[in-house]
Amino acid sequence: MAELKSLGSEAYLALAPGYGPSAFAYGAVRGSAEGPRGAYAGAGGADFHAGALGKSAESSGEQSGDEEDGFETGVKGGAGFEREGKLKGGALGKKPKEQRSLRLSINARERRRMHDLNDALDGLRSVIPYAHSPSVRKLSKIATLLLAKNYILMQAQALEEMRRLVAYLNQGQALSAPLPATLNPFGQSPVYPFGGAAVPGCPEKCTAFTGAASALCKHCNDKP
DNA sequence: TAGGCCATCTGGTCCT
DNA sequence: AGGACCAGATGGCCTA
Repeated sequence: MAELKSLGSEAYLALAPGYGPSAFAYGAVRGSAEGPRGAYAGAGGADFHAGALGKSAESSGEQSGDEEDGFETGVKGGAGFEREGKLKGGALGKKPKEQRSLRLSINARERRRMHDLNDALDGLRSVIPYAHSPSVRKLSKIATLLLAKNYILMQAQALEEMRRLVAYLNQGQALSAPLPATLNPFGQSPVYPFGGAAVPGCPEKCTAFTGAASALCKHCNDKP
């Protein structure tokens, strides 16, 4: 996680409005004396705490077989029950066994599909950096997606920054050349290693190596 | 108790 | 026709 701090994780942390703070709140430690703790809010935002697997994770895959659908058993989620009232008058309630078993198989398929989706989300959670601690609630689905998106953007920025640093170290090798599209798929704006501030001693220092304004110095680049 | 998140069921639509 | 995908509806669980 050190790299996250060094790179500045604003973009990574900036979840969409409504999901940032709420996602933080959702990261509260359950039953902990530490009190509410932001899932991503700690240590200037670079300290990621994730959650313990909630009941949802456990319920995934615990479901009954295809023949024991919620419609029959009322397992999890009352849609089957509630709709049973509706359906009794028409749809499934009086449907022949054949259509009923068809409905059950469709339900099972949909359940499987959602489980696959959740597995994929778990896989995503496992590769985005946040604390995978049993004491903290896991990321919600929406927070996972937003966090992953920002993480990807941040990695793209880091890549460009590294490239520019390498060019800088090689002194004057295509410092101002734009990234090839293949290396900059996200169209990110330039990243300055000096954090957007003028290089101390700019412009003398900037021109010391290359004899021209440095592409690494925002101050130089901002000049008309 | 309200709100957030989730799993599930369901019907509709599109694709193969 | 069957499967995948989607969105709406519903109820359960958990936390503040």
